Amino acid sequence: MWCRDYPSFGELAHIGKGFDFVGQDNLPSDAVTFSVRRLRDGVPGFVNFDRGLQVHQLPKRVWINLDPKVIPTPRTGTTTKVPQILWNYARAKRSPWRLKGLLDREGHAVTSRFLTVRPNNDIVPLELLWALANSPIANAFAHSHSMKRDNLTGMMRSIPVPIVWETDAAATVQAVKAYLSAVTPEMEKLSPSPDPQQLCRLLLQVDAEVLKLYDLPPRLERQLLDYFRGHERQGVPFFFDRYYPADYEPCFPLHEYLSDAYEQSTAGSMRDRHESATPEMAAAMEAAVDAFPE
DNA sequence: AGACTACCCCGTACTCTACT
DNA sequence: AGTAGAGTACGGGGTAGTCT
Repeated sequence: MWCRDYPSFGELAHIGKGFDFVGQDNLPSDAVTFSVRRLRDGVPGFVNFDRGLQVHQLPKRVWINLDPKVIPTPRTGTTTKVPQILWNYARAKRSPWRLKGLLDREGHAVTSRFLTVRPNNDIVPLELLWALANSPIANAFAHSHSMKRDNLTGMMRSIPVPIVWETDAAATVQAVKAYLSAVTPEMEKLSPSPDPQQLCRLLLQVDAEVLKLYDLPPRLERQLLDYFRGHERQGVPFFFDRYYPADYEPCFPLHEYLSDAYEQSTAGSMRDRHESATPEMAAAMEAAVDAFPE
């Protein structure tokens, strides 16, 4: 309800389904659909959304034959060299964490196991799309609007996106870059594996920046994040199953909860701050109460 | 403790129909 | 004619429960 006047994901980016190969019964006997080896006239692409794939990774790359005899229904899947986000078509889990958005800068051809998400213009950074595609809002929306096994195109297009993304996207993009560079060190084999806790914190920072753009009332944001309590996040190299500790009651926005100020304070000093609220904070709290009169 | 079984979850392949 | 969405089938893998 709060986001009903927000733009939809379909307005921000072009979303479509990948291609289908022709059925085996109609496949010419000498035809090759795809191969792990390089194909003459083939293009690089992805066939399956590999199980256990993490959101900073890409599926196994293969060579795909785009011949119309082999691919009768190209949809958006045969377009290559256009940067895109790839969503899983089949849900990742039955839990609220059901989406995985992959960042494909090269623009591979993909089958109908994927949904393609391509920016409508040059203004929208791919990192912002990635953050929105993996956000708690997108996951919660998809989960609450479809209990089906698949993430259907129409439903995904209707996911609300924030209005103010143009001006404030920089912080989100920065947070995404920080997470991606930490989780995929350049000299992967030589570097020590990244600290899971640090990675978790960096991804939470991405969530926090995205939620800042959505600008939900604190109580509503808390309600949203509590939706994921007890459900293991998918596609990340660390264990994460809740945003706030079970006994944590205050409704502070995630970015504030994560802030260094909070980090350094004890639960007690937080309580003190809460009681001796600044005029600004008091006004913010009143606004939140107004938004939820009940 | 180990073997076995049934069941469920999930991903993939393929097909069909309604709609534009 | 092409696309979106739904339906069916099937198999891999994990796991809880039971049996030996």
